[in-house]
Amino acid sequence: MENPKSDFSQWYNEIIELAELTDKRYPIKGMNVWMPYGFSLMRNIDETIRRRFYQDEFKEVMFPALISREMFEVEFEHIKGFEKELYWITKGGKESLEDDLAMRPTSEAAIYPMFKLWIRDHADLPMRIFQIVQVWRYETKHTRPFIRSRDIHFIECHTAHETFEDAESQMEIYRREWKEFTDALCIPYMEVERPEWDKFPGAMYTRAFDTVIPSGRTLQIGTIHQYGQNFSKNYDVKFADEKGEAQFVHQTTFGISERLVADIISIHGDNKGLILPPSVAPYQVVIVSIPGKEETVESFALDVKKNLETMGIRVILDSRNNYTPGYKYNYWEMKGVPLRIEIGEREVKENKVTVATRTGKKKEPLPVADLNKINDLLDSVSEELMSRSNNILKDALEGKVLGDIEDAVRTPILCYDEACARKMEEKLSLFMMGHIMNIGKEGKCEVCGKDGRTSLFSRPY
RNA sequence: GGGGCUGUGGGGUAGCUUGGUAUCCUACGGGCUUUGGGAGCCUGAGACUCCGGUCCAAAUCCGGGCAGCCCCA
Repeated sequence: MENPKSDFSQWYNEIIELAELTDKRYPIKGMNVWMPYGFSLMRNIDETIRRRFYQDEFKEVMFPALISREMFEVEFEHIKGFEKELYWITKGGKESLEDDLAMRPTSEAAIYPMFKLWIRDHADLPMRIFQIVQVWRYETKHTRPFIRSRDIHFIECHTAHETFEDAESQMEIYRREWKEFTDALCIPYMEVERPEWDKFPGAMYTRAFDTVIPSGRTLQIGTIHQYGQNFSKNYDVKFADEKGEAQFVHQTTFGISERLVADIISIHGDNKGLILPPSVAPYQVVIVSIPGKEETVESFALDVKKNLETMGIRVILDSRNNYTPGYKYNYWEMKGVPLRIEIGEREVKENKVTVATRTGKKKEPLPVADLNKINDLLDSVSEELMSRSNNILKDALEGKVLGDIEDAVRTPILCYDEACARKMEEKLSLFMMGHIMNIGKEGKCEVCGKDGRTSLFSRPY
C-alpha cells in the first residue's frame, strides 16, 4: 500500500484495486466488475444472510429484472421517489417498444402485482420472500465502488401480514437478524428512524442502519421499512379474513446492499490493507510455505491444509517459489486473510506450525496436534475486530477527530419537529439523519426544549 | 445541484509550455539463481481515452464525447 488510511479516499481506491475486489475500469460510469476475490467475499456475506432467512422461514425467489410502465405508474408517491434514477429500455432490436420497460431500482413494483395473485386468504399469510439480485439506479452524483454504484448487488425481503401488529413483529425479527449479520461482520451500527422527509418513498416509516466510516461520513448499509397498507392499497393486495371479508395486507421490507463490503473495507482495514472478518473471508487461513533444501516442506504443508479443510476452514496454500516469504506475508496481509500459518524446515523438524493473526503482531508456535485451536484464534480475530470497530463508532459519537475531519458526526437531543431539525442542520452544517433508537437517550430538545431523543447529524454517502 | 483537476504499456510516470525518435519504475512471461519480513541477473512482450478540427506533420494545440478523481452545497 502506498496510501495511508488517513488519506481515506486515496486509500479506499487503492485497496480495492490492489486486493482485486472489483475492477472499476469497466467503461460504463458507476458499473464495476466483481472480481473473484471480491465476489467470493460478497457471496460469503450472501450465504450468511441467506442461511438465516431460510431458518426464519423466508422463501427465496427470483423476479424478472424488467418492470412495465403500467406496473410502475400506479398513482402513488413510490414512483415519484425513483423516477429520476430509472433506466428505461425503449427499444427491442431496431423497433421502438410500444411500452417502455424499466430496469428495477428495487422490486416492489415487480413483486406486488404477483402478491395480488398469490395471496387469497388468511391461510396464505404471513408471506415472506426474499431475493438476491442486481438492481439499477441512474445515480447522478459521484459514483464510488460499493458505496454508490449504478449496478447494485441487492438483497431484499418482502413480507405480507394480516395485521399491523403482525407486520410490527416482523420488524422485530429483522432487527434480530440484522444484529446477527453485523455481529458476523464485526461491525457496529446505529438504528436510525429516518425523518418524514427522508423515508423510503411509500413507506409508513423507515429505520436505517447507519455506520460511521473513517472518512468521517456515515454510510447507510441496510434499511427496514414498515409499509402498513400503503402499497397493498395501491397494488390491490387483499386477503379474505376469517370472517370472509376482504382486507388489505400489511407489508414490510428489508433491504441490504453491497455497501456491506464498503463498510468491511473501511472499518476494518489498516495501512497494510484489508482485514476481513473470519466469518466471510474468502480464505480464513493462508499457509505460506518456505521452501528449503529438504523437500518435505511441501507435503507437510499439504497435510496441514487437508487437516484444516476437514475442520471446515477455508484455507489456501501459497507455495509459489518465485517469491520470498516476506513478499508473501505482505501480499496476504494486504488481502486481509485473518490468519497466517508459516511452514518451513524448522516447523517440519519439530512437527509444529508458526501462526500469526492479521490483527496481532506476534508469531506463535502451534504443535500440529493442537491445530484445532485455529478456530479459537479465528474467534479472537473477530473479537479484536469487533472491539476496534466499536471504538471507532464510540469515538465518532463522542465527537473525537476522525482522520483530519472534525465534527463529522454530532448527536444532539432533538424533538420531532422538522423546524428544529432544519435549524440544527443549519447550525452544524450537517444533515439530520434521524433519531437514534438503539443508542442514546430521551431528553429535552436542544432547540425548543420539548421532549426529544438523541439524533444523528452527519454527512452521509 | 455547483466548481475544479486528470486521461501515455496491467499499475504509477517522463515527454506537452516551444508539434517531428515515447522515458523510467513497478507488475507480467521465459531462463538461471535464490528463499525465515517486499531478492538478484539475463531476456521477452506490452501504451499515447475516443471522435472531430488546425497543420506537411498531433501524445503535444483547439472543440466535443466518454471515463476517473477532488472540493463545495
